Amino acid sequence: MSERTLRLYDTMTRQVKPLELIEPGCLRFYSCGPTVYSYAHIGNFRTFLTADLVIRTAEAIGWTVKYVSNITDVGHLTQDDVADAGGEDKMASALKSKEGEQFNNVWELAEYYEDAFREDWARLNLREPFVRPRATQHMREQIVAAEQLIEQGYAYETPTGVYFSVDSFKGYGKLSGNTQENLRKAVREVVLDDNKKEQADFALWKKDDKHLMQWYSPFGWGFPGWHLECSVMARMYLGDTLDLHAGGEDLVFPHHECEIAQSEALTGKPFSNHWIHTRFLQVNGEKMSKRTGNFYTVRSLLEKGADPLAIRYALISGIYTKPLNFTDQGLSDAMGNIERFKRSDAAVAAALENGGDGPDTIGVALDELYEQALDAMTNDLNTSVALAKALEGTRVIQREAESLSKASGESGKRYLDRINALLGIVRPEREVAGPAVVTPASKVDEARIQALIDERAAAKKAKNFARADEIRKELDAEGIELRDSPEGTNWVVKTAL
RNA sequence: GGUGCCGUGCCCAAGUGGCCCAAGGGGACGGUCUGCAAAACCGUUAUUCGGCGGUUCGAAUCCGCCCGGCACCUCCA
Repeated sequence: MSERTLRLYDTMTRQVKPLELIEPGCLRFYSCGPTVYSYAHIGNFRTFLTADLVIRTAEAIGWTVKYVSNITDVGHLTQDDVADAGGEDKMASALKSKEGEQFNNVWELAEYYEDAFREDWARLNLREPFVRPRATQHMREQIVAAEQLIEQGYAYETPTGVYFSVDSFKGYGKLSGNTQENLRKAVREVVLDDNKKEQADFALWKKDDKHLMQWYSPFGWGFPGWHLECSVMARMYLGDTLDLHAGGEDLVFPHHECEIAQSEALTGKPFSNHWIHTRFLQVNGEKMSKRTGNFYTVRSLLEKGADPLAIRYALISGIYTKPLNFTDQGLSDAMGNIERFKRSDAAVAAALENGGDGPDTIGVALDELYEQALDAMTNDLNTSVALAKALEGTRVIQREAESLSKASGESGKRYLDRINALLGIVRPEREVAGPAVVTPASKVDEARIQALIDERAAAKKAKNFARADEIRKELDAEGIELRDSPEGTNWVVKTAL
């Protein structure tokens, strides 16, 4: 298995190619994180899940992963066509919105949404980065980088800020195809800013002594440009050249293009040897937006009764290089599949506890399926095939669920453990701290349900099936489904999904 | 105008030159099991891959044109 490699589509060369590591066996990986001005939505999480699957697959083939994902808490502006002339910071804008009224200042707002983000992250079984740097904690490094770029002739200062001169870096446009030449041909009307030499020049530092978040620099009070943080933090924690850099498809241009320009101008070395970008998530066939009411966050789905693992499953059910359509039906399908993994997990646990001495009848088949799933993942993260193989394994287990030997139970456990490590869909991996989200399940009266179940059991024993069915029907109307088994009656909260 | 992507069964979605008369999930239908229900398991459900032409011994996969959809071109994951 150490012979395996991880093949991924590279945005720069536009082909699928193996990840080549600078340091054998150690993947240096940077993934752009969220701007914490609101709750992250499920589209954000599709991108973060792509990074998570890279990490899991890399670990499964025996690599260690140095993974860094940042928190953007300053400098990301709302409208960049006028940004360099004075667009508003996303954080400041959020503070003024209705949701922002509960916060005393932008710092509190950032902290609140960062905490919420970390909770959602943990609920979806995403691997933790070894460091999650914040832009605001790396001011010094960003200021130094801007100064160095000026010294080296790649940037210049004006009365409004420090700008990177796109013409000074000949590789500009190599990632996105948006070379200066192509940009000049764009028909789009842009607001000209007399403070810059070229329209495409982007800000490394914005001078602004009225800004809600400002720092002192040799250029005066102000704040750093959005692109600079990633260049600086990636270099600081992972070195001059990364093995892999990831993000959403919208980041190809301008964000990553600008990162490349800054970093390579600064170091004279390639910034990243491989680039992956996750295509956008559509919701019910449309672009997700607050306006059309199809804007889903992790917590809004939990409140509707979704299992966080099902959200994860639905978001990784399609391959990251293609747009994925997230639908209510898809989430509901995912709920059913997650149930299958959980039932298999329970069957295996039962076999380990009470299984007989018979031979292991499923180990060979399960090992084969795991290998196929891993192969699929190493082939450009083919999650659709990997999930198909993973599900086949549950069928192998369920087929013999009533009669699994202890030895089979051990094989089953090993299989589910490995599938969970690879795909993260069998069980929650971490306790989630923080305020509980109110779900349908947290609102039911458990004692009353148990009383009705007991009554029904008595009725069944007395062959009073009419009363037993009545109770089933009554609870069903309240959204509670009863499930009889040899061990007794369980219940689950039915969801509206 | 520039750059890139996609169109596979009722729905979601793999497959990108022969192993494909096309995975897997959902749905539907039939069966086993069950007081009922659920779950589980078994079986059936695309001679066909947006349309038309072409290349090839061979095409869902390559090429051309057309139709339809999407993304980016300084808000966005």
